[in-house]
Amino acid sequence: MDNENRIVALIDMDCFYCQVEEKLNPDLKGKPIAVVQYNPWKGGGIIAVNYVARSMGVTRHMRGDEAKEKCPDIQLPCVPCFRGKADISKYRDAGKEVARVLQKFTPLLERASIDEAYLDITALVQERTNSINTRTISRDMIPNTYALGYDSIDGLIADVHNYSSESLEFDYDHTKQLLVGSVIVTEIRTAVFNETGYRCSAGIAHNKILAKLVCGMNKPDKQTILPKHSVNILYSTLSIKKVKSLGGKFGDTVCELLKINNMCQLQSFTLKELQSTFDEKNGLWLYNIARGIDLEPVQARFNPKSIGCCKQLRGKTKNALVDLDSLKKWLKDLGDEIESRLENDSVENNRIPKQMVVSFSTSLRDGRDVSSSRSYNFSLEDDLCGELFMSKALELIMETTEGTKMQGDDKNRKLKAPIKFLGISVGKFEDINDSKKTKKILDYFANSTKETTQKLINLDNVQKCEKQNRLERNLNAKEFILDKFFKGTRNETLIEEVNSTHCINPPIEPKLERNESFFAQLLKDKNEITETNDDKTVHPKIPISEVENCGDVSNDDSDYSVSTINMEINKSIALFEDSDQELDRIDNMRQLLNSKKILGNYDNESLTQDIVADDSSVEANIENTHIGTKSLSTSETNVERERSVTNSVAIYHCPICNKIIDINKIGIHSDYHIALQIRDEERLQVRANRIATNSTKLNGQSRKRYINEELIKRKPKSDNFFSQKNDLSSIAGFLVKLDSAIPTENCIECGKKIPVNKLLEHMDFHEAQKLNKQLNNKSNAHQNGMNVKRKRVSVSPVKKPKMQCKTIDSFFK
DNA sequence: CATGGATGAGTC
DNA sequence: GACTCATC
Repeated sequence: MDNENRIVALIDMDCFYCQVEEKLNPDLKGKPIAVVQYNPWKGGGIIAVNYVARSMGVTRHMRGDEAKEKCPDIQLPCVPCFRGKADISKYRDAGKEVARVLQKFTPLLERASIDEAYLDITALVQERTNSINTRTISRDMIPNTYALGYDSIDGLIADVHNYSSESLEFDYDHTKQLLVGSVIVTEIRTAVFNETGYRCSAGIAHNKILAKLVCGMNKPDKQTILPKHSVNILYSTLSIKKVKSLGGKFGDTVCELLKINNMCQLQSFTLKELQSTFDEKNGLWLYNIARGIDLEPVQARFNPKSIGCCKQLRGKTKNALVDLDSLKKWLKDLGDEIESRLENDSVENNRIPKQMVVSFSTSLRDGRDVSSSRSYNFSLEDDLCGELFMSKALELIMETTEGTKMQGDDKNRKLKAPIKFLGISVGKFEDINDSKKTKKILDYFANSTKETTQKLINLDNVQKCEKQNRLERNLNAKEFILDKFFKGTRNETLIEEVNSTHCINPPIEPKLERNESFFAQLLKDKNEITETNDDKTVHPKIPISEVENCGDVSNDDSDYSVSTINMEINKSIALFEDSDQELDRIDNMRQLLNSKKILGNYDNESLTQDIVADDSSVEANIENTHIGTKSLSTSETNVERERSVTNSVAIYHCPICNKIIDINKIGIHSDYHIALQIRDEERLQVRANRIATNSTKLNGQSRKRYINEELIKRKPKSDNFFSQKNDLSSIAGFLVKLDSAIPTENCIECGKKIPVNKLLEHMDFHEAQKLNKQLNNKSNAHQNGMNVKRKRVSVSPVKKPKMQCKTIDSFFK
């Protein structure tokens, strides 16, 4: 895609910390407030000011006391303190909440900070441009929208409405896209407000730098468009230092060497000049940005790449560290914080860090600071707890020469130089599946065969009260599934019995027939029902005792080895990484991939005939599963035509997560739930083991261990899965055997034979998988070559913008 | 004493 | 890998 013709939005929360405080304490609404941290000294440092307080002259960088002078009735909520430092986790969580809403619109979202995200909405704009007549866009569809270079948004709308392809002077097409983009961004901002209660502002332009530049021009709760032809209007008064990445030393150098300080002055230098003054890369970058071109792609990144915490140790109360004990104490606190944040992260993102970095700075006698850092790569055996972080960090610091050699005797050891800054961060994350987990699962399977066999003997009890027994016997999901499999081989009727005796909601197996999932296939095989037409090879049955010996035989349908099961679990989860958003995301991916809008109208009356006709038992389930149809709008692309074989898709309500699901996705969806369940139990187990081993490690010493409340709250979530009404039997339902007399076709992607009626869904799976891979392999594949095509150098508007030139700098503080 | 952390990216 | 820069 042409990097110059993207539509990029920067969403920025308005005085975010204040909004979070207001939401948490509605009494604050409408009052002047400023969020402070560390209030003991002069009322604390202000880090956010709401608009009421701003109007009274309160700004950041003030102390709380100052703010009180300017605005006596100002409220000063304080950032909580934990382990001796400001704890911003509630803002972090709120930021994530917002980002989740944004993510529903596009996976091409780059979180730039706790309260900012870039969205590449090019695909959404294209899709919308195709589906609506842009001339129908009116001002009431984009309230609070401003366009640079126009007195009001009406001017820009008029430009677009009067657009004709003969207008050569201007590329109105770009303007049109921005207008459509602003409609979408309005929808996005509305969704953010409706779903979180937070207000935000946005900048809409063709790239990140420009979107960022205009985002703050109208605030709060407003959005600003920067059309290409208005870039020079902006630049005419814009200080170089306002441009992202030119705000620091490099920006100073640019201004000094070129003897300029304004963006428009930058345009007078040739590429050669800039490249000889700076280096090739920076020269090109400056040359481009002077013309409003920024090729930097929006990276698909939701989660941070590193998690760290640090502490400045200056001032009266937090003196620079001079002795070993205080160093240990701070490292312990930092390590504990890392640990607790990692706990959350591992549950949410299924990953663990492979590296930690400890950094610190010491002050020399001449007053200068010297900073230093050391890294450590975790090994498989390392137990990622606060103690580990502390002890490793301490080791690393001790190994350095910078002022940490001990002086004095053992009792009163002093550091050679005072430490003024300490930080620990962890990064180089890896999927849990790839490392520790695989090993653990393999170990587990190797050891569990006996137990599992033993459990089979007690199956009768299991049926009576599955959940309770399961808890009592501490049967985890994996064993549960194994139980089901082997129960099947021994007594095929058991599953049916479970269904009929425990089902409150009817099972959904009829739908499974049209959608053979991996787990269903696995079950089917265990049942030795291999009537599937084209499966010439009879799958070798894998006795449980041999499970551990099964290698990874890929490309073989009959490979139900542990590694394949794990792979499938991971695939299922990877597809739906975020449990809250899974379906939205899939739908978004589909939309993105196919530029198709999925209309959200569920028409219960026009049930698709083929589905009802197919199996009479479905009919009986309709009430409970809410089957309806979801129509897909059609457009004229090729993909579209191929896909529009089915013009309507049946849906059902998943009893577990309550989401509406494409009936063709039940297999994948149920796999997802099972996989999620297995994963969660896995994690809880690992955690439980760790807590157990840790307490023994400490020789009974009483030790305050961090226990994450949220995790404990989360724990029932996995139990919920089974405890909800008949969910236990629903699982059996998921895994029920299938008889498919449906013809198959070879998938061009994987070569597998796929029943024709679920080929579309199968292809979706591949596409989603690819996209997912792409997104996660943020291989910064920008082609920032020298081959930058510049279409228009001069940008002078046809119509003189009627804007009275308030200096644009004044928009920036 | 007095924006303080957090984070990502670039450079050597 | 260590260190510096830049941003909010």
